[in-house]
Amino acid sequence: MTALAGGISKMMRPMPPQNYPRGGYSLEVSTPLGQGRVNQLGGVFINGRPLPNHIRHKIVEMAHHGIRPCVISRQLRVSHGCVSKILCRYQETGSIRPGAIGGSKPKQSTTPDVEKKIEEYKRENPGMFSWEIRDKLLKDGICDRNNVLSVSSISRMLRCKFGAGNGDEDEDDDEVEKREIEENERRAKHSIDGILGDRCKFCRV
DNA sequence: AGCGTCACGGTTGAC
DNA sequence: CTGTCAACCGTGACG
Repeated sequence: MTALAGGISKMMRPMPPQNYPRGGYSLEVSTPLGQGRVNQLGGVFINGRPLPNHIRHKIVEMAHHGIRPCVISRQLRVSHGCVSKILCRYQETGSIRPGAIGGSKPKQSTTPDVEKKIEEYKRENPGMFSWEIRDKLLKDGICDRNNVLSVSSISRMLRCKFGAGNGDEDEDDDEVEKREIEENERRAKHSIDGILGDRCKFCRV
């Protein structure tokens, strides 16, 4: 399902006659960042950014109490499509967290095989430079010219693997989430949380 | 009326 | 350091 929602094939719709008002489809709300928007339900959101954690929590919590998605949507002022998506994902993964945004997949050459080889090189010769590793990958036929890792990728990998202390491995999911919430709070001043807070201060409807 | 789905404009972050 | 690009975001509209 996620696969579908994720959009393997975002096929052309039969008849989408420009539903979107170009250049901003919802009211803009003035914030220190100028990013906040107001949706049809009057809720504030930041286009392109995930809803704040506490809203997500609230959604699953309410659903847990048997409150219907449409009610949740209205009450939290979040579009029902979003409520549906979050609930759906929660059911599937058990997590309320948004997916990893941004970044790009490691190049296809970053296979476990290549990774192992690099580790091996480095173990055999800790003083080896990234460009030397790159050369050796080519020479040993691990990669070819088309898919060989860039020097900076290699050095990044080395930094991750050998550089910064490699202590804690499996972190408790709870722990991760807790830390995330903390971070969220710290960020709140510059995020939708802050905006929402601001908004509440000014217009308590 | 409620819900699933998806195009859209947007942001992010590894490369 | 900067640009590119593919991942994800929530909204809004359709069915």
